[in-house]
Amino acid sequence: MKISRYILPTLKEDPSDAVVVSHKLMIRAGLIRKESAGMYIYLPLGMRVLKKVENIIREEMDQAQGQEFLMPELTSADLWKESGRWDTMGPEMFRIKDRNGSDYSLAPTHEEAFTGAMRSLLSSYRDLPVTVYQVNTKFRDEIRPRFGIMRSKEFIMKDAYSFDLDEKGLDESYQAMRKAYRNIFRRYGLETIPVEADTGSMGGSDSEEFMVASEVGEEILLICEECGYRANQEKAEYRRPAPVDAKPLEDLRLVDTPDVKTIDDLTGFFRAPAAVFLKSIVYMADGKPVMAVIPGDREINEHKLKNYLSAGELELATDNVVEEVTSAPVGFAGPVNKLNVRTVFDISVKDVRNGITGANENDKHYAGVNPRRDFMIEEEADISTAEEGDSCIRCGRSMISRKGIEVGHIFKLGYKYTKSMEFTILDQNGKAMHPIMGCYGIGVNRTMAAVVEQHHDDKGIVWPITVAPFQIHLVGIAKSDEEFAQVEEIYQELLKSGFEVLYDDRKASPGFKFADADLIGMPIRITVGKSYYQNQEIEVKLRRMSDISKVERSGLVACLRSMIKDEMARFDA
RNA sequence: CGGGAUGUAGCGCAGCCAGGUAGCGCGCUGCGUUCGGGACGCAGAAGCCGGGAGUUCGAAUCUCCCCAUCCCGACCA
Repeated sequence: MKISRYILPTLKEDPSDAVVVSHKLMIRAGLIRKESAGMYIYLPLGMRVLKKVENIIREEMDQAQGQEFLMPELTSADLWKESGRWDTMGPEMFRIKDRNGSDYSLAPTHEEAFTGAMRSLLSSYRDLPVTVYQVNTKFRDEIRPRFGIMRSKEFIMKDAYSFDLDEKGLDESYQAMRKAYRNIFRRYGLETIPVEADTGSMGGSDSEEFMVASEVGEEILLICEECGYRANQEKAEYRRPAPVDAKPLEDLRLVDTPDVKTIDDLTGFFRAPAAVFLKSIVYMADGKPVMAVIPGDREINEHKLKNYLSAGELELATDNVVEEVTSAPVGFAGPVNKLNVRTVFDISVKDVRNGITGANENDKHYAGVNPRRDFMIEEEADISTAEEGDSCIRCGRSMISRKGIEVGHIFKLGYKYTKSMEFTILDQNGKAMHPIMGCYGIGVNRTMAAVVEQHHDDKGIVWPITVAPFQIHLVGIAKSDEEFAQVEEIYQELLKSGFEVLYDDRKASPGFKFADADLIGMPIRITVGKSYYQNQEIEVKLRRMSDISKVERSGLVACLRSMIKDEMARFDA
C-alpha cells in the first residue's frame, strides 16, 4: 500500500479528549477515530490490526476444536425471557422494538442465543462435547464509556461456549480453553496474569480472568508472591488476624455524639482506631433493605455481598430508607438493639472487642460493644474487600496489589442456561439430561488497546509482528522521478515476494517520514535513499532496536524473510 | 445518576474577567526554493464562536435554560 493513496491521517498532537497512551497513540497513528462517546471508527490501518488479532483467536480456537458461528446481534426478547435475563439484565442491555411493537435486544452477550441454537442442533450424548464460538459485536449501554476503545458501548468480542456431559468433561473443555487463551495472549506479545475472578451477572462457579498489568487498568488484582494466589479484588479473600484480646470486656454504654457521623469523625471523637468501629451500611438488594456490618477500617465489598445475597441488583439505600430502617438520621446505624432488617456481618466482626457503633438514635453511639453479648450474629459472611498488605488466604504472607486490564475471562457456567432454557439431550439410557456449560470471552478491540499499552515508546507504537498492520514500512527518499522509479521497483519486488509493505511514497522530508514510521510502528523499516542510489545499499531497521544495518539489493528479500521469521519466533505460543 | 471540567476552522489552542473588525500553531490548496530525523518563503481556502432564549444600540464575551464531550465513583470483555 502506498501512503499517498491510503487514508492514514497521522497527527502530531495528542487529541484533547484522550488520557491513556493507547488511546492517544491509536488516534495519532490513524488507526481509529471517535464517532461519538463510546463508539469508534476503525480506519484501514486499524482494521488490519483488528483482523490480525481476530485471526490469531480463530487459529487457536480452531486448534482447540472450537467451531465458528455467527449469531444475530439483534436478538428477540423471547430468548431473553426464557432465561429470565430480560428482567434481570438491567439498563445496560439496549432494548428496541420493531414496527409491530415486538421487543428485541442488541445482544450484550450470547449465552441465550447459543444455548437456543444448540438446543435445536444437538440431541444426543454422542454430539458432546462441543465448543462453539464467534467473533461478533456486542452492545452494552455502559454507565461510563472510557479510555477510548478500552471500554465502549459497542465492542467486538470473541465469545465461546462449551457443552459437556458432566463436570469432568466441563473441566477438560475449560482447561483446553485456558490453554488456548494462554497461547493467544502469548502470540500478541501480551504479558497476562491469570486471576481468580467473580462471575458477575453471568452466573457460574470457577472463573478466571486474564489481566494485562497496566497502570491504566480498571481492575485491581491482589497477588501473593509467595504461593502464587492471584485474585481480582472483587473476589479476593484474605486471612483475618487472630484476635488478640487481653482487655476485659467493658460495659455497654450510650454516648452522646452530636454531629459525629463518619468513621473519620468517630476516630477523632473517641480517639480510638478505626478497627474498633462497626460500620453499618444499609443497601437495597432487589428492592429489599439489607444492613451490612463491617469493621471501620475495612471497605465493604459489594460484589461479595451481592453474591452472598444472590441478589440481582444491589445499591446503597437512599437516606429515606436508612432513616426508616434505623429510625435515625444517616450516620447512626448499628446492630445493637436489633432492627427489623436482614443484617449480614462480616466474618471479622465477631472478633471486635469493646467496639463502637451507631445507636440507631440521633447523635448517639454505643461504646463498649461486644458481639454475642450486645447483638447476635445471625448471618455471617466474608463481605469486606482485601487490600494490599492483607494476608494471603492460602499461605498467610502479605499480598501486593496491581492494576490490570481485563482482556479475557473464562468460567464454568454450569446448568444455569441449559436448565432455564430446557436444553436437554438423551443420554445412553435414553433419558433426557441437561448439558453443562462453560463460557469464554476475549475483548478483541480492548486487546488491541492493551497491546499498544504494552508495546510503545515515546515516539509511538512498537507493534509485535504478529498483529502489526504491515510487516514492513518502506521509506522512500527520492528527489527525482528517476529516483522514485528506483524505489518503486523495490516496492514491486517486495510485493511480489509476498511481504506486507506500507510504502511511504509521499513528497515529504525524510524527517517527517521517519517520524511517521516511528509513530505507526511497523516492526521492520527499510529506507531507500542516498546510499542506495550511490552504493546499492538499503537500510534495514527494527522498530524495537536502534541499530541500522545495510544490505545490498540482491540480499534484501532473504534478509527480510529471515528477520520476519525471527520476529515471529519471539511470539511463538 | 452524583461530583468536577470543557465546548471558538479538520486537529491543538488564545480571545471571555473589563461587550464594539474572530485570531495563533499544525494541517489543507497554489507557486517557488529545499531534501537523511517532524524544511522555508509568498499567495490562498476554510469558523451563523455547541444550541436556544434573554440583557444591550451592539454578545464568542454578561444572565438563564438545554445539549454534547472528558475526568473521578457504581457496570463489564
